[in-house]
Amino acid sequence: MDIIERMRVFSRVVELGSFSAAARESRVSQPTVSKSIASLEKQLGVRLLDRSTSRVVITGEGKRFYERTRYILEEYVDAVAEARGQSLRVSGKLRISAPVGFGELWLNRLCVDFLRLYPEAEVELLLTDRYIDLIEEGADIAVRLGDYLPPNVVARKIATSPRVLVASPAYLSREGSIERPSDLTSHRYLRFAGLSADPVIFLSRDAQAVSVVVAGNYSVNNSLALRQCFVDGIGVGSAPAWLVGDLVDSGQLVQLLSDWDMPSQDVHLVYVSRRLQPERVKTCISFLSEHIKRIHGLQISD
Amino acid sequence: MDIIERMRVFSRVVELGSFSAAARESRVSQPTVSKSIASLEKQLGVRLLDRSTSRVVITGEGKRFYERTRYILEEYVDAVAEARGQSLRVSGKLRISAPVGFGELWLNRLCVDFLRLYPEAEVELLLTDRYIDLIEEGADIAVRLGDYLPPNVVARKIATSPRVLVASPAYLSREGSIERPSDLTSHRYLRFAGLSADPVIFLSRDAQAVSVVVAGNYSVNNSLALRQCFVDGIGVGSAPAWLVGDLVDSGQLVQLLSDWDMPSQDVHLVYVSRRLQPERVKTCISFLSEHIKRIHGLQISD
DNA sequence: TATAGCTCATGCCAAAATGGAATTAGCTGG
DNA sequence: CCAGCTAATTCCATTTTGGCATGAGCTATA
Repeated sequence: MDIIERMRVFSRVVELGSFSAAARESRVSQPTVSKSIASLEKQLGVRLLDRSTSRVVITGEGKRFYERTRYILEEYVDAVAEARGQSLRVSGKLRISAPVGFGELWLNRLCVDFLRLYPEAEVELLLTDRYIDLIEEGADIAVRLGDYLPPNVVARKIATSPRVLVASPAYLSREGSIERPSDLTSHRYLRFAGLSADPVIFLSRDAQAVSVVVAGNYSVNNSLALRQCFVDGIGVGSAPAWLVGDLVDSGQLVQLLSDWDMPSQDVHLVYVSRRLQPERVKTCISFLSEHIKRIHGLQISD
Repeated sequence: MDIIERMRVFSRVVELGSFSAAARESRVSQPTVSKSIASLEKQLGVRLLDRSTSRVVITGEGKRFYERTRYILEEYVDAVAEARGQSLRVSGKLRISAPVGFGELWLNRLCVDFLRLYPEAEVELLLTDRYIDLIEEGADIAVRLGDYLPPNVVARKIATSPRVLVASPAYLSREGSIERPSDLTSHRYLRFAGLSADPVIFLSRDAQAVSVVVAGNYSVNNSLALRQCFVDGIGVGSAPAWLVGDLVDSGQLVQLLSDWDMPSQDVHLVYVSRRLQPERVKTCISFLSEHIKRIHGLQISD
């Protein structure tokens, strides 16, 4: 068995946690798998898997080697596909990471559009608001909102989303309208949970800048839930235009203090720079950066 | 022969331009090489090399496959080395690209220092002022000065170099001293060739900003040559502090209008983001970013 | 606690592949 | 036009490969 083949089998063993399962899947006998792993270990001089007849546990070295192995296999598949002239067809798996709310509201449908355009592709959309996950987790592309960008990756700014103050018409007629920044202090201010707990918002107009201390007793770490709260007239609050822009347009929400600006939020496409980016990743990056610009409420950047 | 082995042989054939040379080098017979290539081509369904008995020419597909092949082989070597526990020793080749002048004056000795620290490493320092070359050429790390950064790579700002106006004492006593920005207009202004041909320089002091039109009949696209011109009293001019800072300190040059500032130049370390950066690249990046900060005339950033 | 059912390792053997020597065939430059 | 390269091909001994049968060990269940 080829080294490449052995590495493939090894990675399947790691993923399935079993020699025989990997053997069945790869349509070889179990002893063959056994010998493959043994030969890999012999070549490396390191034990990759601790196996105690009925349990397979990966060792530290094994885990590390598995990471690299997966990467090499991907590269190899790409190289072969390209040489065969199959890479023009955008095929293969594509892992995209994005914030939950942005994903639910926009990226989800964009991915579907992408797949309609490139049916041979395979997309795995991973929605999470965690900050640590970034590209190291194995994603090919990530959408990031705001300033805190992961280090050691390429970040391409593709748009800016203004932040707007909104409330529902019902809420306003019930609780009173908001004409000046200082009016905000006496309202119930809804916020996204988990970010700065600082109850201060900043507004600017021309050379004028004010900060207002706001108060509220509800926050939620889910954008769509926050959006729903605004619609339901629970309170007033700020949100990026991509989250509430359509509601303002349809009249379900009212934009407040529209002559004032709030700090806006940048939209970045983040990805690993590879010398030889697979075709599907290149295509997807340009597709997304093109289409995200068209999202309602975003201002085109560049 | 292994696929990995076949790929290695293929890459050697490409590099040496000959089946038999690659065979000799790899200590296998020429027919073996012949068969390896044939089998690769059969597997890929593509002709990689056009061979007419006494000449080997690489095809377009072959070239592309060679690129990927080299990359995969590197990854493979790294993976094996790491599994063997040899990657802690920072070994393997490291290609570093930098502007000519900066390289001659600083990076060269930094690389030597790096090698003293990690004798198993192998460094290839590529000095060029071309703008196109970037990382795609196969460099692992590049030093970039100024704002124009290549796209699709990680750029880490590690320092800022103030730009200073200088001239030699001899020049000044001969041609007259410079007390105000406007004095510059009547002097011979030396400049780096190839950049903006615009004969205007910008100076600022507190909230004050002035632009001065300067004149001169000599420019050179080599930093060290420019540096020498200043020392030789050929004229006055501006240069980043890393280029002339030591000369100002030693009194060979005089800094002019030191209460005015010029637009400074950022120093970036540029590299490809890889999910699994080889140890030597990681180590070198942190070594360089640490030591470049110490270069005379640079201001620490971050 | 005994046993059934799973796990992975090993020895053996037939079949397949590999790789080298010798040879053939084809350019190329003096 | 021939000497001296080049790569392709054929053939064969050798090695490698991978499956089968088997053995040994863990685990869960009755």
